[in-house]
Amino acid sequence: MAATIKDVAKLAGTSAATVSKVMNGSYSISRETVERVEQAMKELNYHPNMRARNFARQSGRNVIFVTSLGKDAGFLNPHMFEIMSGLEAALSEKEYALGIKSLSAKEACTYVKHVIDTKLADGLVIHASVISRELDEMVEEYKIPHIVIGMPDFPNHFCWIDIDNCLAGEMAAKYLLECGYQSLAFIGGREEDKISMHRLNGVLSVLNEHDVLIPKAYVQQGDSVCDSGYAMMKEVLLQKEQPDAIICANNYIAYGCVNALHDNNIEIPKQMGVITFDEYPFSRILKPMLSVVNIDVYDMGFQTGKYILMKIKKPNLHVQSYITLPSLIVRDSTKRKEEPPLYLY
Amino acid sequence: MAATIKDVAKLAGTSAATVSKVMNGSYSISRETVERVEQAMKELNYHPNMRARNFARQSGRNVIFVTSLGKDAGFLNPHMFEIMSGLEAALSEKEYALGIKSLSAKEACTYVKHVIDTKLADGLVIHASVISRELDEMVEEYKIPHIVIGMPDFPNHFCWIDIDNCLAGEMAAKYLLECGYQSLAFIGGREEDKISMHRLNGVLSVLNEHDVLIPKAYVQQGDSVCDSGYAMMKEVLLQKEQPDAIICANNYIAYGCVNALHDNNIEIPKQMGVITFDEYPFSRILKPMLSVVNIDVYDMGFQTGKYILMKIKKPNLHVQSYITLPSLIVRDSTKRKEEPPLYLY
DNA sequence: CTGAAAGCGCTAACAT
DNA sequence: ATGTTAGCGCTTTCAG
Repeated sequence: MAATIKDVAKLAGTSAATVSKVMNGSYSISRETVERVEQAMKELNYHPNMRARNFARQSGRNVIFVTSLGKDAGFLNPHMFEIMSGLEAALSEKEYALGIKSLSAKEACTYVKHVIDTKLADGLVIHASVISRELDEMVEEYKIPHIVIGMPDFPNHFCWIDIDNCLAGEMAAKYLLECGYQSLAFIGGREEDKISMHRLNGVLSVLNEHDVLIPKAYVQQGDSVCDSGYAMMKEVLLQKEQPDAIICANNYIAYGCVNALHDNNIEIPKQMGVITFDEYPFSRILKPMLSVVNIDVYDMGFQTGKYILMKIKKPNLHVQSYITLPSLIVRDSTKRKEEPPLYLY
Repeated sequence: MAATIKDVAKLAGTSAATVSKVMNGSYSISRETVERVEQAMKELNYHPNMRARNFARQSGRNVIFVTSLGKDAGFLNPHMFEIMSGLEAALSEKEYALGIKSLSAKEACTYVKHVIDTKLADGLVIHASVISRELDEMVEEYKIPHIVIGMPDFPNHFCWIDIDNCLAGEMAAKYLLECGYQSLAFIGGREEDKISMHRLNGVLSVLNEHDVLIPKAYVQQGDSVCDSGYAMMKEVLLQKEQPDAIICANNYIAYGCVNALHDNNIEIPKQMGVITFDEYPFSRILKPMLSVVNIDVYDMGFQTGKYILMKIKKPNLHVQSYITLPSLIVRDSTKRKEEPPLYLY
């Protein structure tokens, strides 16, 4: 049987309480006893039993990340795991453990309450893919310590954080204008694709601000796949007047877009500038390598970790905000002038 | 304060022990009392405290997945997360929780022991990227319930499971021969790239078996990136005699290979068959879509979950094996004959 | 079929 | 600065 706190106390000629204090770094213990206790621990090869400790402390020092995984999740949604990695790092720093639970939105509601009721974890990080109005009510009613990753698309009480995709759109547009491109087109996802829409909004707001007109046909909407990007780009090229730069809502569309430009012998970046969002999976693989407005999802996860720890400490805290700033990465697809401007955001 | 087992007992007019038995489905409780107890639980909105339960039972019903994450892990290594998803699913089925811990190989050694000493978890799943000889010794000495994902490349006592990449190589080669291709080349990673080497070995064994000769220049080794794939393919094309089919060790190399073939106006699959391994990230995006020998990493994770649960129950169990079979997915890059054979493995 | 009682190993309030 | 004591909430033997 493994040694317990009592064994240590006995060997050190002291009480269990004192041993506990030593372990928890209490100041009111004399130098000597600390040494005696530590010596005893070493001799007995003592290790505190976390299950007992968690029980006594009424805290497990852990948080659970609730999301919807399933087959191919790793391939289809690497961002999720990037977030998870960041989250783990932040929690680890404060010696909190990270648990993972995969669920549907329907199941999530019951599960989240279960976690709190049964003290399975001190707090929850919930991916927006599993939230619902019901969950919102529950979380509100039972004051469940949580952070939602991703802005909910309905009125809610959640604490949530997200990336500012609108700002990312602004940055892309602003940068292209700075490069000297004069007429921009946007090829992106459909109305339901919130991320694409936010990026588009950012783009439009900049164009508006700079009094750059954008013909209807310069805003294309389609699926987020290569073929659709190809088709949308073709459509833009069909217009009488053509833009001199393209903003692609994501990497898949950008891939199709670049193919279409190649097939039409349009030179990037000279005849047409191309920019997209995110690094993944093609931006550095395509020829030319694509300039992007990148989003640091790892950092988003890290920040989330910080926040959930704060929430666990101070349950009243309320956040609803965009926390991670996009950043511009200039590559070869946007160098219009010989010397591209060193515009840093 | 939340209701405890005592409150339930009092309300149900029985003892805590009985309530406990009801919760744990003991057979020796009368129908009546069960109902009374359940009624009381409902009235009091009772939920068992897992921290107390874990403590009393001396088991946490959880396992920790130890691996090395860090920034861009989600993008660079989606397989890891695919495994994780499968693992979570298997554990979840048996109401076990999954924890995640990111560490370097150096830290892993200390950590793994710590987990067991302090009862942080019942078992560990360890990714091969963080194993070491030291860890092997430790795990052996302290009989730590574990499964390593990935075959260690040194003599060891670990319980490990892996994919059979050699078999995958065999399948690729066999299939190409079945298609009617007669001369195969392999472009892959360097000596250090074990996965590539295993695949190559599989290929060679089949060629050997079928008395197909393979010139030295038909086996190229380079980095696992697109450019290298391109260069290796070029090299092969430089030969006097050319193969009529190519096996690419992975998707990145395949991407470069396909580009090289395009640039040389070599038609796939007519003039040159192309096959690679894994679905990710390009196999379905390239033109033509690539035939692949796919590896179900999700399933590997799932199996791992099964095994670690068995190990927790029966610590003596020892596994060292390849558990997940590769499967052939036929697409457009290998249809040499009009009617390709329906060869199923 | 049920209940009393003795833990599980650690923490924390309160004395001293 | 240290020890005493009383839990934390559930499980599990064992006696009835």
